[in-house]
Amino acid sequence: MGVGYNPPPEKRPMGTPYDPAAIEPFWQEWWAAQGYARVDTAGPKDLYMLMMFPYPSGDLHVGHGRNYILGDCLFRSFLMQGRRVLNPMGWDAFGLPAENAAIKRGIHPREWTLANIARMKAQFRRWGILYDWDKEIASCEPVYYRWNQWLFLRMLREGLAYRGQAPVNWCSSCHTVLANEQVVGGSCERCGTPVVQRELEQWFFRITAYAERLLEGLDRLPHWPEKVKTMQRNWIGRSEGAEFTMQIAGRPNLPGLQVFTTRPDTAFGMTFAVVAPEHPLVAELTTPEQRSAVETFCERVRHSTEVERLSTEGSLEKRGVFTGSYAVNPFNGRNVPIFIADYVLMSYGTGAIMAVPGQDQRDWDFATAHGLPIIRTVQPPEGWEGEAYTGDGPAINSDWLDGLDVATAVQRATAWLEEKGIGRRAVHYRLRDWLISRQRYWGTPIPVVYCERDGIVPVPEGELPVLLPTDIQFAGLEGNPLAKSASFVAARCPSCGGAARRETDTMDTFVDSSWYYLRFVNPAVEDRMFDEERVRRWMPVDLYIGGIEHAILHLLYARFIYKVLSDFGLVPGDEPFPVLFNQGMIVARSATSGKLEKMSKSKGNVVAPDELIERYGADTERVYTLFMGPPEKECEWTEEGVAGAHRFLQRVWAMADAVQAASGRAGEAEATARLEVARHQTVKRVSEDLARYKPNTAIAALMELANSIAAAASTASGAALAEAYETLLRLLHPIAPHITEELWRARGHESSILTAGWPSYDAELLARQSVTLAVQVNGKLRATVSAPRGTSQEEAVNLARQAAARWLDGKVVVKVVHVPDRMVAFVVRG
RNA sequence: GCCGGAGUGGCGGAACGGUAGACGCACCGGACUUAAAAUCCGGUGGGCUCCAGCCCGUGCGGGUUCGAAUCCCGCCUCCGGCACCA
Repeated sequence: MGVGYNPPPEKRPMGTPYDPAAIEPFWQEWWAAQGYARVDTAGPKDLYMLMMFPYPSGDLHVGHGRNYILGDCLFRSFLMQGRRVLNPMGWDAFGLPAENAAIKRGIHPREWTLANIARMKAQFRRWGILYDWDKEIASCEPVYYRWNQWLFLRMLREGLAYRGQAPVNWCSSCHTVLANEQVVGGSCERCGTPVVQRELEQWFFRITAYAERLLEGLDRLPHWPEKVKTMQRNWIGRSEGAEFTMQIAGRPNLPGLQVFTTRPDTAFGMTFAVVAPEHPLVAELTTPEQRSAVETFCERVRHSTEVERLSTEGSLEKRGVFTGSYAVNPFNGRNVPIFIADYVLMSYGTGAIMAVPGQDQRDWDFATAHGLPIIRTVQPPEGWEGEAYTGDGPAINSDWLDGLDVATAVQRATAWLEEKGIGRRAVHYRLRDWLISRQRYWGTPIPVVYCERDGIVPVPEGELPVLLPTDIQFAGLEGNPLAKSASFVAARCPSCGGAARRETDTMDTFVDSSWYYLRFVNPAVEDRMFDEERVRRWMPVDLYIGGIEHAILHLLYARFIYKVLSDFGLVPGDEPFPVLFNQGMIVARSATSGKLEKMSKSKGNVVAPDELIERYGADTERVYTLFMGPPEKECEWTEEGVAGAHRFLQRVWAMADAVQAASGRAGEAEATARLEVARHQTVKRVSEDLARYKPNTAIAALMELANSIAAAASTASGAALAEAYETLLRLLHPIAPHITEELWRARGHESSILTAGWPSYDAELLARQSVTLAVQVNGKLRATVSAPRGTSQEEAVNLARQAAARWLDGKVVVKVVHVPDRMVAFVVRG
């Protein structure tokens, strides 16, 4: 026994009621004192499991519990199976809410964050969740964020971080720019404010350089949900095609217009070309007669929001204007008018397209709206009544491509462009570089200074970390408080020693979470980003559990940074999380809409764990959370369900007395044997169900065992009852840890049930049991017969013949199917 | 529009192509109780019949198979993601 061991009463008096409040805190303290979750990462690796580290918002509801309860259930079962498991927890501690709280209530973000961490830690403990707290990390600590800065500098050196001018997403409510991934439907992911485009100079990570590898890596992740992989594939958005340059008619001095298309086969059908309003050639292409129309149009586009620009009305109208210039289609030498239209985006491809209305609906719409000709270059199928035709078919109106199918024509056209030296095969991605600058205080300072003489100068590694200043006033402030801290902004140029201005932007907090899992193996390490030697042994994470909301954001960034670190030679392999499990949301009926929705205060459907634990205990919450449905599915929280879970635990509790009372009884042989079989079967089922992440069916099996024990309480032998009951307790422990510890102790065991080992089952005993065979006649179930497992076909068919005699008499049996130990099927005629 | 996922009793949900509805909730009946709650025991897909049985049932329509909730084709509905990406 460890230090501080404080034993519970040796034996509960008979009939003691189940009072979770009286037992749960004791065990929580005891587990912590015993350090069951502690693992020495200096030793060899066995298993590394991880739940996505949370943002310490402070408010936890039962919906949040799902992730952690599932993780703890698996963790405890691993421990009982004798595995050495690294199961750490930390805090994604930088972020906007802390700063907003500071502005609103005058508390420093750090204080607010640390208080929330303390609250959440206490909540985990009340849930009976075990972590190796020796490994705890918080991303807001200099010892952590210093390495964000180090990573940034290293990436800057390798050309993977850069400062660039680009139209970026600006949220006027959060007063900061956002990454593309943080804009949902044209609005800020966090606050819902419509995002506006601003042309700003910002810091980027060159994630696009890894687009192909991020895509390819997905194929090597068989244990990721298909859904997440699909979402990432769509987000990266690879498209293959060709790029080529068109001369501008009568303007030999101009560089030519470069376009990207996935359908070079349709080039003979080009009837116009389109450039984006932001295209650098716009001014050159615009003829004097068209100047005022073009300027008016571009001005209008500049002032429209993302939402307006992408609105459906726009897509019907196809807003655009003629430049006055013509491009020469290299395929047939014809001149086509060049338009400016807002349906072409500067940020994709070359910002210019060849328009083929016959094969592209957007071009069709534009052509129709502007009275431009339409030439089909792929023969649509007979009876085609649609507009643009995008399917396969023989090429027409295309000179030397005529008659070829699309794939072949694409090949041929691309080859032709390459031969002529006017174009080449090209791949473009939808993925944009990751904008990491944020104009906020509570994040990692970007470690550069701006010097009048030397320009952008990185802070030398030896001067890291660039610390967040603490003397900051938040109240009544708008914008980035760092920019208003004179002492922070004033810096010396590391290069020339002259006066310089410090960068005041901080990093997107997704930088923090893209590598935190590497730090857990040795969180104290100070002179390196992480302990490479241990990381080499403990990575990858064998099981990563978290919500689907991070399908793109966190999981894409983390994969990217891991590949970068892999290229730096710092981590093994190139995928950090080979196994991913996404738990579903817990929803509840909203008080305002009446619909099932995610729990939130504004919807009045939040169930607070504290009240629930007070009333029923943490074990009840755990049982219900794990029982309500398969963990990957969305499930509805209901009060009745909670009561049912509690009833089950109460039954298990009350059963202790009956089992005790039967001690020493010889019992009836048949009832005893039946109970034994039930016990072995349950061990098998629960072990298998937990292994495939199905605690819901594992609990169903445990309920059945409890029912079997209750049914045999006055008939089976005392020894068999005790064995069955203790097995029930051990199998139930990962699900309901407190009650099982208490009952285990009450049965006289001195050490924790966590150390009692995982029960095993006798496969041979189960194999000896008789099975029920279904008897079908012409596919309909007509009888069942009981037979020993492994009964021969001949014998099984004989038994089945007798049982189904009624349906076989006077008929001719044409065919007999026998599935061993399952069923016999007769096919009859007449 | 494109890409995923899902449609099973009154409800949450179980079912390697082989007894559909495990387990739980809710409901009904019974026991205990002066009574109620709690607890315990039993019942519970629909229909026809009745104590044996029969028919119909997994969103809809087809198909494969001795046999389909499960596999294939075509629809419908819901949920999620992406959406003028050339």
